[in-house]
Parts: sequence; structure tokens; C-alpha cells
Amino acid sequence: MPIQALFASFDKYLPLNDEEREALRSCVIERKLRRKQFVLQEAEVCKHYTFVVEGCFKKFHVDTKGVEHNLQFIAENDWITEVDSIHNRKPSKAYIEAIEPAIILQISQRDLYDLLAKFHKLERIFRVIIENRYVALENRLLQTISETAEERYLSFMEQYHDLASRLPNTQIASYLGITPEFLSKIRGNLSKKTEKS
Amino acid sequence: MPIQALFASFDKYLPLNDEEREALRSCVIERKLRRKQFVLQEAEVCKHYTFVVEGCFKKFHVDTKGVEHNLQFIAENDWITEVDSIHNRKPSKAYIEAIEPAIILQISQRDLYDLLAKFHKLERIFRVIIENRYVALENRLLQTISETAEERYLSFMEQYHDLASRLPNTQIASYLGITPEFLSKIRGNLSKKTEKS
DNA sequence: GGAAGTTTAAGAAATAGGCTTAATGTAGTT
DNA sequence: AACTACATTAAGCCTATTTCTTAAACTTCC
Repeated sequence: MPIQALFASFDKYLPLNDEEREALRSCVIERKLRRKQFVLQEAEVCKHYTFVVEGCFKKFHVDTKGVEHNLQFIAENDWITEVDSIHNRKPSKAYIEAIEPAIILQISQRDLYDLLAKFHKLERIFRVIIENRYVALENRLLQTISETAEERYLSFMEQYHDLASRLPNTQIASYLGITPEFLSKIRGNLSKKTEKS
Repeated sequence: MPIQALFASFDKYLPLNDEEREALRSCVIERKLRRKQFVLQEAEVCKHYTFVVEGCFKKFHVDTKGVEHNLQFIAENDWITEVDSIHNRKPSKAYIEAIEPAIILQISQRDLYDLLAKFHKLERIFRVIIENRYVALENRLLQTISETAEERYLSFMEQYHDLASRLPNTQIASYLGITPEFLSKIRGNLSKKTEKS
């Protein structure tokens, strides 16, 4: 049952009681997605908080020259959040797309607000979720600002080593802000270095 | 009274009642800082949530080569938050330093946790505060990733135009990830462009 | 099994942004 | 008020990092 994954994820923060579980269960919608399907497209207002049960997503932005920039990868037991769009009802600046076939659980903005108002515990859990996201994002910014492409690649591999093998290099390159060819060059250099030593 | 600024800031999210105000007042500590004083230093564990009543701060990171990278500026009616450090009791990776003489209000981590546990409304306000921070940070990342130095400068001026005049160029350059000399070059180019048209 | 997409490779080319120096300007401290 | 320590602008040269290009080999997917 996919919803068990959601409960388990919450329980890591604070264990839920039956009432809270029931309330959650009654407003969660399950969806299956194929590769390349979108959860959210640019200019659309995000209507759901989305929990990933299975599969992997990329969140990306298309710049004025038409180039895609991967902002984030989201996989199992993690939340897809387009914070500005869902809370402030603004059109999204980003796309969110499935890289693999996926199962997700969605809660509508309306239902989420009711849940947060009714259960202090859920409000807390969602505060902590967003805090964790904030920390991850700040680390990402730090890396982007102060590291070379090679260092960023190494940081990425360390942080996402489980995911890395599931992702095509083009996607990783877009995350790192370089071309796939250059990523390949970096890998070549690194394997030369390790051979020597 | 500095604490009025804090109440006013909260009231923008959700109006506080007397009990909540009293609880807040009883655990808030006021501090005055001079230029170049630190609120937090690297490797230190952040012990307080800090609200800026007056003055302006920079949050920065020093890389392996000793170069400073400004992550963020924080001014009046905004919160200084070192999320990872305060919540997970980890040593901070960043420094937070006053650029101007400042007045701040601080709540200890312990007191904050009590407040959040006791008052659902405060939990909500702090959730929304961190969400807003997240949105700002995501925009910053987007700019860093997909814009040229000149575009980043223009975005910065748009977003922080009130602050910009209070900040020395060296600080702005460090935020943009370029040298002060190059920032000066960008400004020169831009004023040439506008002269022509 | 064939088409479409990925990865590696390697050399040439572009350019954004750094470095240096120097002269002038501005603020903070005593 | 004067001294000092930073900040800013400018200009020319420079180069490290990436991109671009082409091509061949390898995968994955329907």
C-alpha cells in the first residue's frame, strides 16, 4: 500500500495517531505516471503537495535561450514542492517531470490547509520538511557559488550516489550547469587521476 | 520599543493575542551590535533565532582558498536563520556579521521550541517564514545558475534596490560571485548602454 | 531489430571574468 | 580635522574554463 510509505515517512518526524492517519488517508490521491509525464508545467499554478512513493523526478527551469537547468532531483520518500506557486498561487517558473515511471500521492492545497489548521503536529512536520529542504538548497547554492565544475561533480556524486546511477549524464550535466561533453571530460580526467595513484 | 517591530512583523502573518505577545516578550533578549561584530561564526553552533530591528547583516562562507562568498544580506524586519545549525545542532558553515550598527532581538533555541510547542499559531508563522526564505533562496539559485554576471547584477539591483545603496561594492561583488573590479566594469558598460539610448 | 538517444573522445575556438596597476574618492577613528 | 584604511573606477592584457564540433561506439526502448 503506497500510503504506508507516506505514514512511515511522517513517523520519522513524529509518530501519527489513528485520527491523523485517517484524516490523511481520506484526502490523499494516488497517481501513476509514465516517463516524461509532467507533474507541473511552467506558468501553471501548483495545486498539490506531492509525495513520491516510487520513481524519480527532475525539477527544471528553461532560460531565455531555451536551455534547461535542473534545479533538483526528487526520488522515493521525498516531497515535490513548488512552494511559491502553491502557497502564493503564482504561476510556476519551473517544470517537474518524471524521469522514471512513478507512483505519487497528492494532497490538494485546500485539503493540506485544513490538515495543517486542524493538527498542530502536521503543521510541525511540514515546517520541518521545508526546513530540511532549505538546508539542502543552501548547500546546493554554496556548491554552485564556490566550487569548480569538477568539485561540484564530486559533491553531487557524494550526495546523490544512489540516484546518480539511475540518471542519464545529460541530466546530471544540466544539474551541474555544464555540457554533457564536458562532464565526460571531467570523468575522464578523474579516472586518469585515480589510475595514477 | 524594538519589540513592537517584532510584533508588527508577526501581525503581518497572523495577528497575535495578548497571551502570545506576553510569552514572546518574556523570552526575547535585545542586543546592540557595532559594525563588524559577529552574530555567528563558523564552527559555532547557532543558539538563537535572531530578528533584525535595525541595521544590516551579511551571511557569508569562506572557501578552501580563503575567499569569502556572500550568501545573503539580511536587514530590518527580517530573520537571521542558520537553520541546519540551530535545529540539528551542527557547527555553522557560515559567518553572520553586522555591516552597520544594529539592534537585534534574540530568542534562544530552547525558548523557541517551547513557544512553537505551546502555540500552534507561532508554529505556523515560523513555517511561513521559512517558506518565504526558501522561495527567495530558490530564486537566488536560479539566477546564479542561469544568468550572466551582468544579468545577476540587474536582478540583484531590482530585488534589493533599497539595500544596494547601503552596501559597499565589494560586498555586492562577493554576492554576485565576481571581483569588485569586474563589477565596476559591468556598471561602466551599463551606463554606456543607457547613455546611447 | 532498428531508431533514438547517450556516452566518450579530442582538438580548436570562444569569452567571461580575473589580474595588475594606479589614481581618485570616501568613511571611520582618534 | 587629519590620518588611515578601504572603496571605486579605469584600462589593457591575459588565461582558465567551457563550449563547440564532429564522430564513433554503445545502450535502451518500442
